[in-house]
Amino acid sequence: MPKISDKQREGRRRQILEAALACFSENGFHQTGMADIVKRSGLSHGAVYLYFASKDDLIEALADDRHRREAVLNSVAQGSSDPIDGLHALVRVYAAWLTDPAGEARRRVGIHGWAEALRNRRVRTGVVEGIDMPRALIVALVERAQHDGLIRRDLGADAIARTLVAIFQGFVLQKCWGEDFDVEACMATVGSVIDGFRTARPDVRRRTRA
Amino acid sequence: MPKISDKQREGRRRQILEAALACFSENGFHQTGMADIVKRSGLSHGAVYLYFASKDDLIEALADDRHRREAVLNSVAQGSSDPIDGLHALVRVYAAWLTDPAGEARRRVGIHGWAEALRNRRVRTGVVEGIDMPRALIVALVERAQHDGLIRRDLGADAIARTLVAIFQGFVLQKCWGEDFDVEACMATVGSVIDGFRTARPDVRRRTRA
Amino acid sequence: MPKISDKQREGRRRQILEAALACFSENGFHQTGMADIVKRSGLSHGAVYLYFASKDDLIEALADDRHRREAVLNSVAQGSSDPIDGLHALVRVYAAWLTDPAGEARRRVGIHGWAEALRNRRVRTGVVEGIDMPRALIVALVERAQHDGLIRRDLGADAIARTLVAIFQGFVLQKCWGEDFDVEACMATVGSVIDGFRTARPDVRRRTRA
Amino acid sequence: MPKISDKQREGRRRQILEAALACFSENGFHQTGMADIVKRSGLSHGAVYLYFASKDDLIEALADDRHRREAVLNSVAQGSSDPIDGLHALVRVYAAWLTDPAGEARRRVGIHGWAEALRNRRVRTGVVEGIDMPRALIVALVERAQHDGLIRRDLGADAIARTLVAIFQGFVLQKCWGEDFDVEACMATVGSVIDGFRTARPDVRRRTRA
DNA sequence: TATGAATGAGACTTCATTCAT
DNA sequence: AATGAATGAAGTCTCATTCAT
Repeated sequence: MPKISDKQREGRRRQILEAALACFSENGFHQTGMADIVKRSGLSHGAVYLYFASKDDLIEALADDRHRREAVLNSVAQGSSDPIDGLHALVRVYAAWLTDPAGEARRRVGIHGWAEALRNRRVRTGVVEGIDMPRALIVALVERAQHDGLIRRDLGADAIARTLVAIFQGFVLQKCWGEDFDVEACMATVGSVIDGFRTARPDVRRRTRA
Repeated sequence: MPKISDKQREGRRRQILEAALACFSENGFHQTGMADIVKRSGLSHGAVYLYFASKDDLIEALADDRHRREAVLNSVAQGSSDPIDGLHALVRVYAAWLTDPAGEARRRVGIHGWAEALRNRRVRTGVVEGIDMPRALIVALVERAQHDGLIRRDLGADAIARTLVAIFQGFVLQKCWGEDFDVEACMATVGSVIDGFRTARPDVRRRTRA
Repeated sequence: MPKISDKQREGRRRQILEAALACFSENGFHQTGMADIVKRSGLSHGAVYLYFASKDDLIEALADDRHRREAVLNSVAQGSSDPIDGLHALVRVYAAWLTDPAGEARRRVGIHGWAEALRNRRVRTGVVEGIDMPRALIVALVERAQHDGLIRRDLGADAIARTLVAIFQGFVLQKCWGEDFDVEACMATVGSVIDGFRTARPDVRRRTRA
Repeated sequence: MPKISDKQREGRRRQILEAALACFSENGFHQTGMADIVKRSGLSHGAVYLYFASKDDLIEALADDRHRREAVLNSVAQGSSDPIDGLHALVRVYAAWLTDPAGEARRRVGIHGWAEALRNRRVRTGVVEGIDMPRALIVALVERAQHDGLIRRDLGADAIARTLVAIFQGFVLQKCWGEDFDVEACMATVGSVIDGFRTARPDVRRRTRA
């Protein structure tokens, strides 16, 4: 087989990454053997190592999948002019991601990545960067809102951002463990949390998330 | 075979658990070898297996971290009569737990446990139960507050509880990864979130977090 | 099995080293698998790694077996007062070592070590040190002889030593390859080489190798 | 499939052999991968296998180093009429070969071949034949010298030949390992060794090494 | 009770060789 | 003739657990 096209190469990579994603999602990084991934990918041991230098390489490639996050944020970047609407939009986007059944494996692998981030610097960097992205977006929105007098100024924009991010992290955990996580209700609560950050004005309540 | 006293027995157990906690905290469950724990505990392989049937046994004993729940709940059991004060008290207790440097290892192991919970039913049960306890407490407080007209009735008590729990889960993650997690500011935000759940009344702002 | 005695420990080590010696002798370092050594030693994989950290460790332990050399030299250290007799004694000792059928494996492994020394610094150090020992002895003898006027002063003592050492290295090679290496005849020649280094005196011939 | 000329074919072969020589010289036969050779040769895996059936084929082609023998023998073929002069000439030729920096890789690969000869019959045959050639030449010279009364008759011609060959084998080893091998001094010693084989005559000293 | 040497299945990875293109 | 992606057996090494002492 002579030189493969970039497209084919990328296809193989994806094939392996998908197999790894499925395996890691089910058993975690360290309880998954390369043999599992090899079998699931339908390729041979050697072929897998042709595309990824090591199991760690595979872990890092998956733990830090920036792609998803970028996609998510891009869909919000074109957001509404009102910063608070922007926050609500962000919540909707994440809610959709949280609900998507196809993303279950990714969410589970994400959690494994959170643990792995504690002892693997490369993974941690990826994870933290992945979280800094939405955090920065939220900070920007909040600061704009504060500047416009829409959000209380006695709360740090960064703390608000971290809190919102934390909520989603916790939701991912609860959703992945539990069978009875009511996404709808929780999202309504998050909307209310956002509105709770507003400055106290008579017209506040009118805006409460549709 | 001189039988040892229950007290000694319990001491040995703790000795092993502490060693395991330290190891797991540093390297995760599956990257820690029994040999590491044995060495750190100062005992022998045989001795460790005398107290714990297997490595999984050890993992389960630690992942399901009864300590935190009990400490937290005990501290709040003496709760104030006002349910919203109760919520704020809960936040303070968690904030203290989150800040305690001695609890760092426990927090880290907790995160590893969250990942492990995805594939180990026993661990998951422990983790979920550990979370259901404060959640139930919050639900009770919120329902009482809603009954008293202090908290909006259009939000589910369970969703509120899950949201508050999620916030703390996310904070644990962010604190354990990051060097620049500002606990104070974030706690202020959580207080504000709780107040945001209040019914809209002119006197709301007065109550904001002690 | 509680703590093993030093004697037993040493026995196990020897057991493994002997198995390794046999395997390496037959197939060389890199064509011998740990499985071969494990099987031949009668122990388990794990047990072998309990005594040697790695295959390289094993290679180094064998490639540089200083013991043998020391033993050889000790038997000559108590040598005759006449330095030239000392050289002849050395030749006899090496001749005996070269002939000893029990040493065949060692000689073969030695040759593998010579090749390995080209790319493994640790092995090289061991090999070179092992050769420096007899070389230094020869240099000492030759210098004494030169001082006493028994050996020509126009030849470097070091060059003479290297030449004699080289002869033995070459003999080991030829003996291990060939089926028709006549040790006796070659040793007689070496004796004559030594005598050839003498100063030209009428009585020279009388001394020729007992 | 455009057939290529024999010239091109031979060029390719040499290209591969040179790459292999460099690799083997650095890392030995078994620590060198085909991939190393392929990369160094600038060709592809397939191409290499078009010229050599296997890695062993390559090893055999190099271990059995015909070059040296031929070069050496050709240089001496024009030998002087005096057999002892012939021996000295031989020494000079080998000394030159030993000193030639361009031959370093060949010498190193030669040593690897000596080890390989212990377990690979084909390689052994090549190596032994390679040594038998100069040995036979020396035997012929010595026998002629003995017949002419120039060399002592109590020493076997074959033993003398083996001894001289051994010296050079040892020198190759010592040179390849060491940084401080004094070729000049050692060669002087070899010359003296040859002269030491002479029959005892008053004029011996006059002849010492041209 | 306690020890720690021993086990052996299984982990990750490499690499000589092939063959579709 | 030439390519290089793919194969898969085999390599080295680890580690949870056991059991003779």
